Amino acid sequence: MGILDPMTSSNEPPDPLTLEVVELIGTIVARYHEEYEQAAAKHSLTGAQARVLGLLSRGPTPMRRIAQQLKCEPSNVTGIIDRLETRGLAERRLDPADRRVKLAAATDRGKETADRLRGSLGFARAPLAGLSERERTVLRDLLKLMVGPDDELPAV
Amino acid sequence: MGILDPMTSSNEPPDPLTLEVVELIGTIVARYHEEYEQAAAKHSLTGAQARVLGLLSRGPTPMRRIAQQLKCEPSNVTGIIDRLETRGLAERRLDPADRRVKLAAATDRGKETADRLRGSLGFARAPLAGLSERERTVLRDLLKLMVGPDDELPAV
DNA sequence: GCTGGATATTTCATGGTGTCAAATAAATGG
DNA sequence: CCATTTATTTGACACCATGAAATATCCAGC
Repeated sequence: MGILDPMTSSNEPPDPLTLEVVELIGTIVARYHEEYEQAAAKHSLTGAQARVLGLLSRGPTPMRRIAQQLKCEPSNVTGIIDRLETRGLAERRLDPADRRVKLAAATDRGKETADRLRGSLGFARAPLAGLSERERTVLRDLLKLMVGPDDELPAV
Repeated sequence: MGILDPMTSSNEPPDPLTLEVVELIGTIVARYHEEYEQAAAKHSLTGAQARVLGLLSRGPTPMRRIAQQLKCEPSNVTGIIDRLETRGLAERRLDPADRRVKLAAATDRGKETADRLRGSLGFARAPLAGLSERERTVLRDLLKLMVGPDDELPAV
C-alpha cells in the first residue's frame, strides 16, 4: 500500500537516516504544493480547478471519473465544473452511450489555459537541473522503488 | 529560489527522464497529502488543525508566527485556534512582554493528541522500508541536492 | 508625556473546497 | 416490468482562506 499504510508503520525505532529522508520529502511536498497553487493563481485558477482542467485536457471525462482521480465525492466535482463552466473553460456534454453520465470537457479556451498552465508547471525541472543525467536516473529508480508498482496514475 | 522559480523554468525541451522524475514526485506528493489528511482525520482533526497542533506542541506561539509558518493570513489562524480551543486542545494566553500578542498553546489534551498524531505520522517510513541503507543514503543525498541549502524549515 | 505610525489580533463578508443525505434520472438484471 | 444499482445534482453544513476594517497596544521622536 501507500506511504501511510498502518500495517507497516511499525514501532521500530526510527533510524536517523530514514527520518532525514522523510523530512526532505516533507520539504519537497511543501514546496511542490505552494508553487502549484501559485502557478494556478497566475491563471486565476485555484489548485483544484487547475488539477481538473489538467485532467480534462486529456479528453472528455465523466464526472464520476474526475471524482475518483481527485479522491473526493462526486458532488464536489459538480461545483468545480460549474465554476470552470461559468468561466468558459469547460463544458458538459451528454454521453451518447449512457444518458446518465455527463462528460466534462475542456473548451478551446480551457485547453489553451491548460497548456499555458502546463508550461509554468515545468517547475520541478528547475531543481533537477542541478543533477546530472546519471544522478537523475538513480533518483528515478529509487523513487520508483518507493512508489511501488504503478497501478494508479497521479492526478497532479 | 524554489522549485517553481520562473527564471529557471526555461523553455528547453523537457527530456523524458526529467519528466518521469517529475511525475514520480507528483505521485509521492499526492500520497503524502492524502495520507496526512487521513491520519489527522483519525484524531478528528482537519489537516490544518493537525499542522497547527504540531506547531503548538513545540511551545506557545504567537498567532502571527503561526500564520507565517502556515503561509496564510493571520485572520485565518484566528478561526483555526478558535476551533482547537472549543475542543479543549489549545488555549490562548497573554504575552506578558507584549500585550498586543496572544500566545496559542497546546493544552495537556492537545499535547497528547499531538503525540499520538506524531506516532501515526511515522508514515513516510513505510515506503522506505523497501530500500536498503545504502539506497536510502543515496536517495537522501540526491534529495538534498534537489532541495538545495536548507534556509527554511518545513511546517509539515 | 504625547502623538503618529507601525504591529497584533479579531471581526465580518465572501468564495472555494469538501462532506453527507436526499432527489432525480437512467441503466440493468431478474 | 420491477427492483436495484449507478450517475449526477441539490441543499445544508463545516472548514480554509482572503481582504478590509476595527481595536488595542507598542514605540519613536518631539
